[in-house]
Amino acid sequence: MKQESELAMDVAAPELTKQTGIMPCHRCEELTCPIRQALGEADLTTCPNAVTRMSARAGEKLDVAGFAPDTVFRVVNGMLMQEHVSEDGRRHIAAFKTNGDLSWPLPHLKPGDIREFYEAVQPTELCIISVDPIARSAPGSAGLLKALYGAARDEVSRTQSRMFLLARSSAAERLAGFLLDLAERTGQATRRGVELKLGMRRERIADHLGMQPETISRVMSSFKKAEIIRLPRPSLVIIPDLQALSAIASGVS
Amino acid sequence: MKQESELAMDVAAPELTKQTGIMPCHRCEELTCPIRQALGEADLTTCPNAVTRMSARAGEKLDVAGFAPDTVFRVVNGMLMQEHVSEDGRRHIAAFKTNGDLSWPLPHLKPGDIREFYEAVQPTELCIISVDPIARSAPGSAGLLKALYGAARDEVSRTQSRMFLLARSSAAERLAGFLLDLAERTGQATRRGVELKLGMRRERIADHLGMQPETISRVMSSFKKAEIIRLPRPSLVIIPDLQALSAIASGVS
DNA sequence: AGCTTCAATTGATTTGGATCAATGCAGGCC
DNA sequence: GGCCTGCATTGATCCAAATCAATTGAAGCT
Repeated sequence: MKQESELAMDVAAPELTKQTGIMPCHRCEELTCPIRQALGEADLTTCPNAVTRMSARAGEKLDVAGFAPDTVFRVVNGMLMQEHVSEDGRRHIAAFKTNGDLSWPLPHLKPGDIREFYEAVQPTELCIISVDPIARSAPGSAGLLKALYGAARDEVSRTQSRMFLLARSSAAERLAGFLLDLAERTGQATRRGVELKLGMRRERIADHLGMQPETISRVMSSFKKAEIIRLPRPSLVIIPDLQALSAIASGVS
Repeated sequence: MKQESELAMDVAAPELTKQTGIMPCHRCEELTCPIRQALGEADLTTCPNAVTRMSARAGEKLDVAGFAPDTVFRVVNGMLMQEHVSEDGRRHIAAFKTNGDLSWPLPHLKPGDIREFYEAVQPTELCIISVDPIARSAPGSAGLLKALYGAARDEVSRTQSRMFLLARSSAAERLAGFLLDLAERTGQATRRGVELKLGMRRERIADHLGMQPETISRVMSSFKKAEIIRLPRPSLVIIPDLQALSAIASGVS
Protein backbone atom coordinates (compact mmCIF):
# COMPACT_ATOMS: atom_id res chain seq x y z
CA MET A 1 0.00 0.00 0.00
CA LYS A 2 1.40 3.34 -1.02
CA GLN A 3 1.12 4.96 2.38
CA GLU A 4 3.43 2.51 4.11
CA SER A 5 6.53 4.22 2.84
CA GLU A 6 5.00 7.45 4.00
CA LEU A 7 4.48 6.02 7.46
CA ALA A 8 8.15 5.23 7.62
CA MET A 9 8.86 8.86 6.85
CA ASP A 10 6.43 9.90 9.52
CA VAL A 11 8.40 8.01 12.11
CA ALA A 12 11.52 9.77 10.96
CA ALA A 13 9.84 13.19 11.16
CA PRO A 14 11.36 15.59 13.65
CA GLU A 15 9.68 15.64 17.03
CA LEU A 16 8.55 18.64 18.95
CA THR A 17 11.16 19.92 21.33
CA LYS A 18 10.45 20.77 24.92
CA GLN A 19 11.00 24.40 25.72
CA THR A 20 13.35 25.18 28.55
CA GLY A 21 12.49 27.83 31.08
CA ILE A 22 8.72 27.47 31.41
CA MET A 23 6.84 30.59 32.31
CA PRO A 24 4.47 30.21 35.31
CA CYS A 25 0.84 30.22 34.16
CA HIS A 26 -0.19 33.17 36.29
CA ARG A 27 2.32 35.32 34.42
CA CYS A 28 1.42 34.00 30.99
CA GLU A 29 -0.25 36.48 28.69
CA GLU A 30 -2.77 33.99 27.38
CA LEU A 31 -5.73 35.41 29.25
CA THR A 32 -8.23 33.01 27.73
CA CYS A 33 -6.36 29.95 28.95
CA PRO A 34 -8.58 28.06 31.42
CA ILE A 35 -5.60 27.36 33.66
CA ARG A 36 -4.68 30.98 33.83
CA GLN A 37 -8.28 31.99 34.47
CA ALA A 38 -8.80 29.42 37.21
CA LEU A 39 -5.59 30.40 38.97
CA GLY A 40 -6.19 34.12 38.90
CA GLU A 41 -3.18 35.60 40.63
CA ALA A 42 -2.39 32.39 42.51
CA ASP A 43 0.70 30.41 41.71
CA LEU A 44 1.26 26.84 40.59
CA THR A 45 4.06 26.36 43.11
CA THR A 46 2.48 23.24 44.55
CA CYS A 47 2.75 21.43 41.23
CA PRO A 48 5.56 23.00 39.26
CA ASN A 49 5.68 20.38 36.52
CA ALA A 50 1.99 20.40 35.70
CA VAL A 51 2.36 22.59 32.63
CA THR A 52 4.97 22.22 29.90
CA ARG A 53 5.35 24.64 27.08
CA MET A 54 6.58 23.43 23.71
CA SER A 55 7.16 24.94 20.35
CA ALA A 56 7.20 23.30 16.98
CA ARG A 57 8.34 24.30 13.54
CA ALA A 58 6.18 23.51 10.52
CA GLY A 59 6.15 19.78 9.90
CA GLU A 60 7.28 18.71 13.34
CA LYS A 61 5.33 15.93 14.96
CA LEU A 62 4.36 14.78 18.42
CA ASP A 63 3.34 11.20 19.15
CA VAL A 64 0.48 11.30 21.63
CA ALA A 65 1.01 7.70 22.77
CA GLY A 66 2.20 7.65 26.34
CA PHE A 67 0.62 10.87 27.56
CA ALA A 68 -1.50 10.25 30.62
CA PRO A 69 -5.30 10.40 30.22
CA ASP A 70 -5.46 13.52 32.38
CA THR A 71 -3.42 15.46 29.81
CA VAL A 72 -4.84 18.44 27.96
CA PHE A 73 -3.10 20.08 25.01
CA ARG A 74 -3.65 23.76 24.41
CA VAL A 75 -2.58 25.47 21.20
CA VAL A 76 -1.29 28.92 22.05
CA ASN A 77 -0.68 30.08 18.49
CA GLY A 78 -0.03 28.61 15.07
CA MET A 79 -1.85 25.48 13.91
CA LEU A 80 -1.70 21.79 14.75
CA MET A 81 -3.28 18.88 12.93
CA GLN A 82 -4.69 16.16 15.17
CA GLU A 83 -4.10 13.01 13.11
CA HIS A 84 -5.22 9.43 13.50
CA VAL A 85 -3.33 6.83 11.54
CA SER A 86 -4.33 3.18 11.31
CA GLU A 87 -1.93 0.26 11.01
CA ASP A 88 -2.46 0.01 7.28
CA GLY A 89 -1.70 3.68 6.73
CA ARG A 90 -5.15 5.16 6.43
CA ARG A 91 -5.18 8.63 7.86
CA HIS A 92 -7.83 10.95 9.27
CA ILE A 93 -7.32 14.43 10.57
CA ALA A 94 -9.80 14.91 13.36
CA ALA A 95 -9.23 18.64 13.59
CA PHE A 96 -7.05 21.57 12.70
CA LYS A 97 -6.40 23.15 16.09
CA THR A 98 -5.67 26.85 16.29
CA ASN A 99 -5.40 29.70 18.75
CA GLY A 100 -6.73 28.65 22.15
CA ASP A 101 -8.11 25.27 21.08
CA LEU A 102 -7.87 22.40 23.51
CA SER A 103 -7.31 18.78 22.67
CA TRP A 104 -7.37 15.52 24.59
CA PRO A 105 -5.47 12.28 23.98
CA LEU A 106 -7.65 9.42 22.76
CA PRO A 107 -7.77 6.25 24.81
CA HIS A 108 -10.71 4.72 22.90
CA LEU A 109 -9.00 3.81 19.66
CA LYS A 110 -11.44 1.22 18.42
CA PRO A 111 -10.77 0.07 14.88
CA GLY A 112 -7.58 -1.97 15.06
CA ASP A 113 -4.61 -0.05 16.28
CA ILE A 114 -4.85 3.65 15.60
CA ARG A 115 -2.04 5.95 16.57
CA GLU A 116 -2.53 9.62 17.32
CA PHE A 117 -0.18 12.46 16.43
CA TYR A 118 -0.11 16.19 16.42
CA GLU A 119 1.68 17.76 13.50
CA ALA A 120 2.44 21.45 13.15
CA VAL A 121 1.10 23.08 9.99
CA GLN A 122 2.91 26.31 10.82
CA PRO A 123 5.28 27.32 13.59
CA THR A 124 3.23 26.61 16.67
CA GLU A 125 3.42 26.96 20.43
CA LEU A 126 1.45 24.73 22.74
CA CYS A 127 1.02 23.93 26.41
CA ILE A 128 0.81 20.38 27.70
CA ILE A 129 -1.16 20.32 30.90
CA SER A 130 -1.46 17.58 33.53
CA VAL A 131 -4.85 18.27 35.02
CA ASP A 132 -4.93 15.86 37.97
CA PRO A 133 -2.18 17.44 40.11
CA ILE A 134 -3.64 20.90 39.53
CA ALA A 135 -7.17 19.77 40.31
CA ARG A 136 -5.96 18.08 43.48
CA SER A 137 -3.83 20.80 44.97
CA ALA A 138 -4.10 24.19 43.35
CA PRO A 139 -6.49 26.94 44.33
CA GLY A 140 -9.29 27.61 41.87
CA SER A 141 -9.46 24.00 40.78
CA ALA A 142 -13.26 23.99 40.82
CA GLY A 143 -13.27 26.77 38.24
CA LEU A 144 -10.67 24.92 36.22
CA LEU A 145 -12.70 21.71 36.15
CA LYS A 146 -15.78 23.64 35.16
CA ALA A 147 -13.96 25.34 32.31
CA LEU A 148 -12.46 22.08 31.11
CA TYR A 149 -15.84 20.38 31.31
CA GLY A 150 -17.35 23.15 29.21
CA ALA A 151 -14.55 22.88 26.69
CA ALA A 152 -14.94 19.12 26.47
CA ARG A 153 -18.69 19.51 25.93
CA ASP A 154 -17.99 21.97 23.11
CA GLU A 155 -15.57 19.51 21.59
CA VAL A 156 -18.21 16.77 21.67
CA SER A 157 -20.57 19.12 19.94
CA ARG A 158 -18.13 20.15 17.22
CA THR A 159 -17.06 16.58 16.65
CA GLN A 160 -20.62 15.32 16.32
CA SER A 161 -21.30 18.11 13.90
CA ARG A 162 -18.34 16.92 11.81
CA MET A 163 -19.64 13.37 11.98
CA PHE A 164 -22.83 14.49 10.28
CA LEU A 165 -20.71 16.06 7.56
CA LEU A 166 -18.71 12.89 7.01
CA ALA A 167 -21.78 10.66 7.09
CA ARG A 168 -24.18 12.63 4.96
CA SER A 169 -22.56 15.33 2.84
CA SER A 170 -21.21 15.48 -0.70
CA ALA A 171 -17.67 16.41 -1.64
CA ALA A 172 -18.68 20.00 -2.44
CA GLU A 173 -20.56 20.40 0.83
CA ARG A 174 -17.60 19.10 2.80
CA LEU A 175 -15.06 21.37 1.17
CA ALA A 176 -17.34 24.40 1.41
CA GLY A 177 -17.85 23.65 5.10
CA PHE A 178 -14.13 23.32 5.64
CA LEU A 179 -13.30 26.57 3.89
CA LEU A 180 -15.94 28.42 5.89
CA ASP A 181 -14.70 26.95 9.15
CA LEU A 182 -11.14 27.95 8.41
CA ALA A 183 -12.18 31.37 7.14
CA GLU A 184 -13.98 32.04 10.41
CA ARG A 185 -10.97 31.09 12.45
CA THR A 186 -7.99 32.31 10.47
CA GLY A 187 -9.37 34.39 7.60
CA GLN A 188 -8.46 38.03 6.98
CA ALA A 189 -11.25 40.31 5.85
CA THR A 190 -10.07 42.40 2.88
CA ARG A 191 -11.59 44.62 0.23
CA ARG A 192 -11.84 41.63 -2.11
CA GLY A 193 -13.47 39.35 0.46
CA VAL A 194 -12.17 36.99 3.09
CA GLU A 195 -8.62 35.94 2.38
CA LEU A 196 -7.59 32.52 3.52
CA LYS A 197 -4.06 31.22 3.67
CA LEU A 198 -4.07 27.42 3.44
CA GLY A 199 -1.00 26.20 5.23
CA MET A 200 -1.59 22.55 4.40
CA ARG A 201 -1.42 20.50 1.23
CA ARG A 202 -4.46 19.13 -0.61
CA GLU A 203 -3.74 15.69 0.76
CA ARG A 204 -4.22 16.89 4.33
CA ILE A 205 -7.49 18.60 3.53
CA ALA A 206 -8.57 15.33 1.93
CA ASP A 207 -7.56 13.45 5.08
CA HIS A 208 -9.70 15.81 7.13
CA LEU A 209 -12.76 15.44 4.91
CA GLY A 210 -12.54 11.72 4.18
CA MET A 211 -11.69 12.26 0.51
CA GLN A 212 -8.78 12.05 -1.95
CA PRO A 213 -6.51 14.97 -2.90
CA GLU A 214 -7.55 14.83 -6.57
CA THR A 215 -11.15 15.33 -5.51
CA ILE A 216 -10.21 18.36 -3.43
CA SER A 217 -8.52 19.79 -6.52
CA ARG A 218 -11.52 19.12 -8.72
CA VAL A 219 -14.02 20.64 -6.31
CA MET A 220 -11.74 23.61 -5.73
CA SER A 221 -11.57 24.14 -9.49
CA SER A 222 -15.34 23.87 -9.79
CA PHE A 223 -15.78 26.54 -7.08
CA LYS A 224 -13.29 28.69 -8.94
CA LYS A 225 -15.13 28.31 -12.23
CA ALA A 226 -18.42 29.12 -10.52
CA GLU A 227 -16.69 32.19 -9.04
CA ILE A 228 -17.48 31.07 -5.50
CA ILE A 229 -13.81 31.44 -4.69
CA ARG A 230 -10.72 32.90 -6.31
CA LEU A 231 -7.45 30.98 -6.21
CA PRO A 232 -4.47 33.18 -7.11
CA ARG A 233 -2.13 30.48 -5.80
CA PRO A 234 -2.91 26.94 -4.66
CA SER A 235 -2.35 28.01 -1.07
CA LEU A 236 -4.39 31.22 -1.17
CA VAL A 237 -8.19 31.21 -1.26
CA ILE A 238 -10.25 34.37 -1.55
CA ILE A 239 -13.92 34.12 -0.69
CA PRO A 240 -15.77 37.13 -2.08
CA ASP A 241 -19.15 36.05 -0.72
CA LEU A 242 -19.38 33.90 2.39
CA GLN A 243 -23.14 33.51 1.92
CA ALA A 244 -22.64 31.76 -1.40
CA LEU A 245 -20.18 29.31 0.06
CA SER A 246 -22.43 28.84 3.07
CA ALA A 247 -25.33 27.94 0.81
CA ILE A 248 -23.24 25.23 -0.82
CA ALA A 249 -22.13 23.94 2.57
CA SER A 250 -25.69 23.45 3.70
CA GLY A 251 -26.69 21.60 0.58
CA VAL A 252 -28.56 24.20 -1.47
CA SER A 253 -27.85 22.70 -4.87
CA MET B 1 -37.24 14.69 -1.51
CA LYS B 2 -38.60 11.46 -0.14
CA GLN B 3 -37.70 12.13 3.46
CA GLU B 4 -39.83 15.25 3.75
CA SER B 5 -43.00 13.26 4.31
CA GLU B 6 -41.11 11.30 6.90
CA LEU B 7 -40.10 14.48 8.66
CA ALA B 8 -43.75 15.41 8.93
CA MET B 9 -44.37 12.07 10.60
CA ASP B 10 -41.53 12.69 12.94
CA VAL B 11 -43.17 15.83 14.18
CA ALA B 12 -46.33 13.88 14.84
CA ALA B 13 -44.43 11.19 16.76
CA PRO B 14 -45.41 10.82 20.41
CA GLU B 15 -43.22 12.68 22.85
CA LEU B 16 -41.64 11.32 25.97
CA THR B 17 -43.76 11.87 29.04
CA LYS B 18 -42.43 13.31 32.25
CA GLN B 19 -42.62 10.92 35.13
CA THR B 20 -44.42 12.09 38.22
CA GLY B 21 -43.02 11.35 41.63
CA ILE B 22 -39.29 11.68 41.09
CA MET B 23 -37.10 9.60 43.33
CA PRO B 24 -34.31 11.54 45.08
CA CYS B 25 -30.92 10.66 43.61
CA HIS B 26 -29.40 9.49 46.88
CA ARG B 27 -32.06 6.80 47.10
CA CYS B 28 -31.82 5.78 43.46
CA GLU B 29 -30.41 2.33 42.84
CA GLU B 30 -28.26 3.43 39.91
CA LEU B 31 -24.99 3.26 41.77
CA THR B 32 -22.89 4.14 38.71
CA CYS B 33 -24.69 7.44 38.17
CA PRO B 34 -22.21 10.28 38.62
CA ILE B 35 -24.81 12.34 40.46
CA ARG B 36 -25.48 9.57 42.90
CA GLN B 37 -21.78 8.96 43.42
CA ALA B 38 -20.96 12.60 43.96
CA LEU B 39 -23.78 13.02 46.43
CA GLY B 40 -22.98 9.95 48.47
CA GLU B 41 -25.59 9.92 51.20
CA ALA B 42 -26.25 13.62 50.91
CA ASP B 43 -29.54 14.93 49.59
CA LEU B 44 -30.46 17.16 46.69
CA THR B 45 -32.81 19.21 48.84
CA THR B 46 -31.15 22.46 47.88
CA CYS B 47 -32.08 22.02 44.24
CA PRO B 48 -35.08 19.72 44.09
CA ASN B 49 -35.80 20.22 40.40
CA ALA B 50 -32.31 19.53 39.14
CA VAL B 51 -33.06 15.97 38.08
CA THR B 52 -36.08 14.81 36.14
CA ARG B 53 -36.80 11.19 35.43
CA MET B 54 -38.61 10.23 32.25
CA SER B 55 -39.65 7.05 30.60
CA ALA B 56 -40.33 6.37 26.97
CA ARG B 57 -41.95 3.58 25.06
CA ALA B 58 -40.37 2.30 21.87
CA GLY B 59 -40.63 4.92 19.14
CA GLU B 60 -41.25 7.88 21.40
CA LYS B 61 -39.22 10.99 20.70
CA LEU B 62 -37.75 13.91 22.57
CA ASP B 63 -36.83 17.15 20.84
CA VAL B 64 -33.60 18.39 22.39
CA ALA B 65 -34.12 21.98 21.23
CA GLY B 66 -34.73 24.20 24.20
CA PHE B 67 -32.80 22.28 26.81
CA ALA B 68 -30.24 24.48 28.53
CA PRO B 69 -26.56 23.92 27.69
CA ASP B 70 -25.88 22.68 31.22
CA THR B 71 -28.21 19.71 30.68
CA VAL B 72 -26.95 16.14 30.76
CA PHE B 73 -29.06 13.18 29.70
CA ARG B 74 -28.41 9.84 31.33
CA VAL B 75 -29.90 6.62 30.00
CA VAL B 76 -30.86 4.43 32.94
CA ASN B 77 -31.96 1.41 30.92
CA GLY B 78 -33.25 0.60 27.46
CA MET B 79 -31.79 2.30 24.39
CA LEU B 80 -32.01 5.78 22.88
CA MET B 81 -30.88 6.95 19.44
CA GLN B 82 -29.29 10.38 19.35
CA GLU B 83 -30.37 11.70 15.96
CA HIS B 84 -29.39 14.74 13.94
CA VAL B 85 -31.72 15.76 11.15
CA SER B 86 -30.96 18.48 8.63
CA GLU B 87 -33.54 20.77 7.04
CA ASP B 88 -33.63 18.72 3.86
CA GLY B 89 -34.26 15.50 5.76
CA ARG B 90 -30.82 13.96 5.85
CA ARG B 91 -30.39 12.02 9.04
CA HIS B 92 -27.44 10.87 11.07
CA ILE B 93 -27.53 8.88 14.28
CA ALA B 94 -24.60 10.03 16.37
CA ALA B 95 -24.94 7.21 18.87
CA PHE B 96 -27.09 4.46 20.26
CA LYS B 97 -27.09 5.23 23.97
CA THR B 98 -27.58 2.43 26.47
CA ASN B 99 -27.27 1.61 30.14
CA GLY B 100 -25.45 4.40 31.97
CA ASP B 101 -24.48 6.39 28.88
CA LEU B 102 -24.46 10.15 29.12
CA SER B 103 -25.36 12.60 26.40
CA TRP B 104 -25.17 16.34 25.96
CA PRO B 105 -27.31 18.69 23.86
CA LEU B 106 -25.51 20.14 20.85
CA PRO B 107 -25.24 23.89 20.51
CA HIS B 108 -22.73 23.80 17.63
CA LEU B 109 -24.99 22.67 14.84
CA LYS B 110 -22.93 23.87 11.92
CA PRO B 111 -24.21 22.73 8.53
CA GLY B 112 -27.42 24.65 7.97
CA ASP B 113 -30.08 24.01 10.56
CA ILE B 114 -29.74 20.65 12.19
CA ARG B 115 -32.22 19.52 14.79
CA GLU B 116 -31.42 17.02 17.48
CA PHE B 117 -33.73 14.34 18.87
CA TYR B 118 -33.60 11.34 21.11
CA GLU B 119 -35.75 8.44 20.03
CA ALA B 120 -36.35 5.32 22.09
CA VAL B 121 -35.46 2.07 20.35
CA GLN B 122 -36.94 0.07 23.21
CA PRO B 123 -38.78 1.04 26.38
CA THR B 124 -36.29 3.33 28.06
CA GLU B 125 -35.85 5.29 31.27
CA LEU B 126 -33.65 8.35 31.43
CA CYS B 127 -32.68 11.14 33.78
CA ILE B 128 -32.45 14.73 32.64
CA ILE B 129 -29.99 16.57 34.80
CA SER B 130 -29.40 20.31 35.20
CA VAL B 131 -25.78 20.46 36.22
CA ASP B 132 -25.38 24.14 37.10
CA PRO B 133 -27.64 24.29 40.17
CA ILE B 134 -26.12 21.10 41.54
CA ALA B 135 -22.55 22.26 40.90
CA ARG B 136 -23.35 25.54 42.60
CA SER B 137 -25.09 24.37 45.73
CA ALA B 138 -24.89 20.65 46.42
CA PRO B 139 -22.20 18.91 48.43
CA GLY B 140 -19.78 16.78 46.43
CA SER B 141 -20.03 19.03 43.40
CA ALA B 142 -16.26 18.85 42.81
CA GLY B 143 -16.52 15.09 42.42
CA LEU B 144 -19.52 15.53 40.15
CA LEU B 145 -17.70 17.95 37.86
CA LYS B 146 -14.72 15.66 37.71
CA ALA B 147 -16.89 12.69 36.80
CA LEU B 148 -18.72 14.68 34.14
CA TYR B 149 -15.45 15.98 32.73
CA GLY B 150 -14.16 12.42 32.50
CA ALA B 151 -17.35 11.29 30.80
CA ALA B 152 -17.20 14.16 28.32
CA ARG B 153 -13.58 13.32 27.49
CA ASP B 154 -14.60 9.72 26.88
CA GLU B 155 -17.36 10.92 24.62
CA VAL B 156 -14.90 13.02 22.60
CA SER B 157 -12.72 9.97 22.26
CA ARG B 158 -15.51 7.66 21.15
CA THR B 159 -16.85 10.24 18.72
CA GLN B 160 -13.45 10.85 17.13
CA SER B 161 -13.03 7.13 16.79
CA ARG B 162 -16.35 7.01 14.93
CA MET B 163 -15.22 9.89 12.72
CA PHE B 164 -12.30 7.81 11.53
CA LEU B 165 -14.75 5.03 10.70
CA LEU B 166 -16.97 7.36 8.69
CA ALA B 167 -14.06 9.02 6.91
CA ARG B 168 -11.91 6.05 6.03
CA SER B 169 -13.72 2.71 6.25
CA SER B 170 -15.60 0.54 3.77
CA ALA B 171 -19.20 -0.57 4.16
CA ALA B 172 -18.15 -3.97 5.51
CA GLU B 173 -15.74 -2.45 8.01
CA ARG B 174 -18.39 -0.06 9.27
CA LEU B 175 -21.05 -2.70 9.75
CA ALA B 176 -18.60 -5.12 11.39
CA GLY B 177 -17.54 -2.35 13.76
CA PHE B 178 -21.13 -1.54 14.59
CA LEU B 179 -22.07 -5.15 15.30
CA LEU B 180 -19.04 -5.58 17.54
CA ASP B 181 -19.81 -2.40 19.43
CA LEU B 182 -23.39 -3.43 20.01
CA ALA B 183 -22.38 -6.99 20.89
CA GLU B 184 -20.05 -5.69 23.57
CA ARG B 185 -22.71 -3.53 25.09
CA THR B 186 -25.92 -5.52 24.75
CA GLY B 187 -24.93 -8.97 23.50
CA GLN B 188 -25.73 -12.21 25.34
CA ALA B 189 -23.05 -14.87 25.37
CA THR B 190 -24.60 -18.25 24.51
CA ARG B 191 -23.41 -21.69 23.51
CA ARG B 192 -23.72 -20.71 19.83
CA GLY B 193 -21.79 -17.44 20.21
CA VAL B 194 -22.76 -13.90 21.08
CA GLU B 195 -26.42 -13.29 20.47
CA LEU B 196 -27.42 -9.80 19.50
CA LYS B 197 -30.96 -8.48 19.39
CA LEU B 198 -31.18 -5.57 16.96
CA GLY B 199 -33.99 -3.37 18.13
CA MET B 200 -33.75 -0.98 15.20
CA ARG B 201 -34.52 -1.21 11.49
CA ARG B 202 -31.90 -1.39 8.75
CA GLU B 203 -32.57 2.23 7.88
CA ARG B 204 -31.45 3.37 11.32
CA ILE B 205 -28.27 1.34 11.20
CA ALA B 206 -27.63 2.95 7.82
CA ASP B 207 -28.24 6.38 9.34
CA HIS B 208 -25.66 5.59 12.00
CA LEU B 209 -23.03 4.40 9.54
CA GLY B 210 -23.57 6.95 6.78
CA MET B 211 -24.96 4.39 4.35
CA GLN B 212 -28.23 3.24 2.76
CA PRO B 213 -30.46 0.48 4.13
CA GLU B 214 -30.03 -1.65 1.00
CA THR B 215 -26.29 -1.64 1.54
CA ILE B 216 -26.74 -2.77 5.14
CA SER B 217 -28.83 -5.66 3.84
CA ARG B 218 -26.27 -6.61 1.23
CA VAL B 219 -23.34 -6.53 3.62
CA MET B 220 -25.34 -8.42 6.22
CA SER B 221 -26.11 -11.08 3.61
CA SER B 222 -22.46 -11.28 2.62
CA PHE B 223 -21.43 -11.81 6.27
CA LYS B 224 -24.09 -14.50 6.49
CA LYS B 225 -22.84 -16.27 3.39
CA ALA B 226 -19.26 -16.09 4.68
CA GLU B 227 -20.57 -17.57 7.97
CA ILE B 228 -19.26 -14.58 9.93
CA ILE B 229 -22.73 -14.19 11.40
CA ARG B 230 -25.96 -16.15 11.50
CA LEU B 231 -29.24 -14.38 10.94
CA PRO B 232 -32.24 -16.47 12.06
CA ARG B 233 -34.47 -13.43 11.85
CA PRO B 234 -33.68 -9.95 10.49
CA SER B 235 -33.58 -8.64 14.04
CA LEU B 236 -31.43 -11.38 15.56
CA VAL B 237 -27.71 -11.65 14.86
CA ILE B 238 -25.57 -14.47 16.20
CA ILE B 239 -21.81 -13.97 16.11
CA PRO B 240 -20.04 -17.32 16.52
CA ASP B 241 -16.55 -15.82 16.40
CA LEU B 242 -15.93 -12.26 17.52
CA GLN B 243 -12.33 -12.43 16.30
CA ALA B 244 -13.44 -13.00 12.73
CA LEU B 245 -15.76 -10.01 12.82
CA SER B 246 -13.09 -7.97 14.52
CA ALA B 247 -10.64 -8.77 11.73
CA ILE B 248 -13.11 -7.46 9.18
CA ALA B 249 -13.72 -4.34 11.25
CA SER B 250 -10.04 -3.47 11.26
CA GLY B 251 -9.69 -3.92 7.54
CA VAL B 252 -8.04 -7.31 7.18
CA SER B 253 -9.32 -8.10 3.74
C1' DA C 1 -55.07 -19.68 9.94
C1' DG C 2 -55.35 -16.08 6.54
C1' DC C 3 -54.91 -11.13 5.56
C1' DT C 4 -52.48 -6.92 5.57
C1' DT C 5 -48.71 -4.05 6.13
C1' DC C 6 -44.28 -2.75 6.25
C1' DA C 7 -39.52 -4.04 6.47
C1' DA C 8 -35.82 -6.82 4.33
C1' DT C 9 -33.81 -8.77 0.60
C1' DT C 10 -32.26 -9.17 -4.01
C1' DG C 11 -31.60 -7.58 -8.78
C1' DA C 12 -30.50 -3.96 -12.39
C1' DT C 13 -28.58 0.26 -13.31
C1' DT C 14 -26.45 4.63 -12.31
C1' DT C 15 -23.16 7.62 -10.33
C1' DG C 16 -19.94 10.24 -7.33
C1' DG C 17 -15.71 9.89 -6.10
C1' DA C 18 -11.48 6.85 -6.26
C1' DT C 19 -7.78 5.41 -8.79
C1' DC C 20 -4.43 5.51 -12.41
C1' DA C 21 -1.81 8.44 -15.41
C1' DA C 22 0.09 12.54 -17.52
C1' DT C 23 0.91 17.35 -17.59
C1' DG C 24 1.24 21.97 -15.52
C1' DC C 25 3.01 25.05 -12.17
C1' DA C 26 5.22 27.24 -7.99
C1' DG C 27 8.64 27.86 -4.95
C1' DG C 28 13.30 26.72 -3.37
C1' DC C 29 18.02 26.41 -4.56
C1' DC C 30 22.27 27.04 -6.92
C1' DG D 1 17.74 33.86 -13.78
C1' DG D 2 17.24 29.07 -14.80
C1' DC D 3 16.94 24.50 -13.08
C1' DC D 4 14.72 20.94 -10.04
C1' DT D 5 11.62 18.91 -7.18
C1' DG D 6 7.28 18.03 -5.50
C1' DC D 7 2.59 19.46 -5.32
C1' DA D 8 -1.62 20.68 -7.95
C1' DT D 9 -4.33 20.11 -11.73
C1' DT D 10 -6.63 17.77 -15.32
C1' DG D 11 -7.93 13.68 -18.01
C1' DA D 12 -9.42 8.73 -18.52
C1' DT D 13 -11.18 4.86 -16.44
C1' DC D 14 -12.94 2.05 -12.73
C1' DC D 15 -15.59 0.64 -8.85
C1' DA D 16 -18.19 0.71 -4.37
C1' DA D 17 -22.17 2.15 -2.95
C1' DA D 18 -26.44 4.72 -4.20
C1' DT D 19 -30.57 4.57 -6.46
C1' DC D 20 -34.47 2.54 -8.68
C1' DA D 21 -37.40 -1.44 -8.82
C1' DA D 22 -39.50 -5.81 -7.72
C1' DT D 23 -39.98 -9.70 -4.78
C1' DT D 24 -39.81 -12.06 -0.46
C1' DG D 25 -40.64 -12.56 4.19
C1' DA D 26 -42.07 -11.39 9.11
C1' DA D 27 -45.06 -9.86 12.51
C1' DG D 28 -49.40 -8.07 14.03
C1' DC D 29 -54.46 -8.26 13.58
C1' DT D 30 -59.00 -10.08 12.95
